[in-house]
Amino acid sequence: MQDIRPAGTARERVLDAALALFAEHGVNGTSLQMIADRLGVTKAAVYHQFPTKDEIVQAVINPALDRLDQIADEAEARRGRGAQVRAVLAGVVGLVVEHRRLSAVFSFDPSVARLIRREPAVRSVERINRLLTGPDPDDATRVAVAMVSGGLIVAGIDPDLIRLDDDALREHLVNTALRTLGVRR
Amino acid sequence: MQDIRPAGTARERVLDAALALFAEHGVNGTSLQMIADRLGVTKAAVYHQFPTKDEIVQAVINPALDRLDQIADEAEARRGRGAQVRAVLAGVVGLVVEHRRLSAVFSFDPSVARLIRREPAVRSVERINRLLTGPDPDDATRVAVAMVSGGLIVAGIDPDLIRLDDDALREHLVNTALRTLGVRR
DNA sequence: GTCTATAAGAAGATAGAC
DNA sequence: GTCTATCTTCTTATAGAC
Repeated sequence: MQDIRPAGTARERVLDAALALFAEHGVNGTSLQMIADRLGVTKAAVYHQFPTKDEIVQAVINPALDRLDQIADEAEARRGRGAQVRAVLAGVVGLVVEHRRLSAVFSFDPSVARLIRREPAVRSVERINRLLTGPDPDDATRVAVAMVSGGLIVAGIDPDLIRLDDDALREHLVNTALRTLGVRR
Repeated sequence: MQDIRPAGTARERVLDAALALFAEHGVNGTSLQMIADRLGVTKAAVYHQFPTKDEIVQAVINPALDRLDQIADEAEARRGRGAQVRAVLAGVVGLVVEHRRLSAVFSFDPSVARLIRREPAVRSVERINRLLTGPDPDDATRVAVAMVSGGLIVAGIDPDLIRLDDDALREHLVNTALRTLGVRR
């Protein structure tokens, strides 16, 4: 996840390099050669860690998907819609801020979308969405939730916001999201 | 912009096919072969209309960028921040709803971003942003505007929202954006 | 875990006929 | 405006040595 060659197993180094390159060039714009070059090894060395490029993509996005499930688990354990919404927002904002410029370009990547469409991955996203809308939401609520989800993901890459430190960005994002959703702070 | 082979000049047919494919597969995931296949012609026929793939991308996004400038022009002609914000939102929401599922995947495409980074294209986006934040905005405002911009773009592809008709979606988006920005309706 | 070497195909792009 | 044919480069992926 960092720019300078990080320590860790060879597998982890591949994932770190891939994540950075995917975020900048997109999955389709990132070749195995680029990943290998960034690590100072050959393509074959990368293929030793992962049988296909798709499996690299999968391994890169899996931790984020797992986090979404954890967030949903914790939120569902809360009592009351306000508390659940707050728990989801805290979790998602934490995830987004942690990744900053990575999340947005990546979230809308067609190749990532392709992998997420099948699998329980969709379920994780739907759970989060459902926790924010509540049961049987009206159209205005659906729109507000969609804007919050999208807005949070995109906020990390906004050039106007990169100078904000993580704590400040987290607080503003949560407050703005609550206002958008019409939940009292 | 439609799925069935549209009429028009050969150039327009190329742009229509390219837009649809770019939105689904991303720019990098769309080859000239795919564009040609969709039109039932060869790659060479496509190259007769555009010297490079980049110029196709450019031609596809230019109308949207022009619209942003028009929107900024009209908004700047208004008196008072509330009126300017409302004018920008009406314009941007109109643009987004008009394109629906196209805008989001496309807006965050690394190849599109590369083309937009240079050129007066950045200026158009910055003008819109500036009209929404107002002069010398605080951090909370910057975050709110970033979330609105991102949220609006993403809203078009949300599966929860596709069944909404254009009029309803437009109204909800404007209202939600105004609430997020803390502007009275 | 990493290497060299290579296959097999698709990419962007060009030349020139019709 | 569209075609066939071709070039070059890059792609994912494999085989097998160290």
